[in-house]
Amino acid sequence: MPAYRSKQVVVKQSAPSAAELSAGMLRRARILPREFYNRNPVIVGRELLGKLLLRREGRSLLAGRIVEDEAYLGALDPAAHAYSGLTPRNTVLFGPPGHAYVYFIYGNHYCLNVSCMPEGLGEGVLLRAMEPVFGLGAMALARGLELPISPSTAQLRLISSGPGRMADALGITRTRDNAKDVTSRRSDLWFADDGYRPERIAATPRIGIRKAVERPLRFVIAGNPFVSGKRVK
DNA sequence: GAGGAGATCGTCT
DNA sequence: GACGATCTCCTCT
Repeated sequence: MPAYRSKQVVVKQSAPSAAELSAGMLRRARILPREFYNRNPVIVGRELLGKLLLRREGRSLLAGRIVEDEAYLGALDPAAHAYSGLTPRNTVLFGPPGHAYVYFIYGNHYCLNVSCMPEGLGEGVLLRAMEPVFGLGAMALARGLELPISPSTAQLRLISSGPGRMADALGITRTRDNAKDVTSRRSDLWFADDGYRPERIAATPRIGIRKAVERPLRFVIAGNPFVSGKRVK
């Protein structure tokens, strides 16, 4: 597999607003190829920030811009699902890069990861938050929010600021999406590059874990209001 | 605004 | 049977 190189794109200093994005613009955004994911999850996690996560629901399109994620380093990382080795649940993490690993947590929520690195290493990136940019009404409805959704940042945060919220908004479930190839043009779930590059990225400790808590493997677009709130327990 | 606790069920031991 | 890469509601300050 060739090494991933970011293609020449027109770099946008500020993200286009939701009102500026059209379905056509989103469909034209370049789908991230498998070699993008065939790298260390620390690099993949940082470079996924600012990219688009898209979902096709019948004829309509849902989309958000990734603002927060976390790297999980397989056998080297006590906090990772793959740390204890291959199990029926985490099989996708040990498979080829660029596939969705979806798991169910706390009896309530699904979380979306994407597998990284060559097969067999169990590494991946957990998607934690996105800024909703297209299909806001449908995503708010999927989250059980009242319509019409207010355009205020405080209201929009309720759609997809948090891994469980994101999965709900996009209708992601283990049955529907686990093991899905997110690099395929035939997939209804994929990541794409529309040229936007975040100005500043920050690395912090990961959230909600008890092991390897000190490692700065959570990546956020610094100052972005759609990053999920950090809960101190 | 901060913090505690319940909800709820798949996965692993 | 215990635990968990979370969210929401409720109470307290």
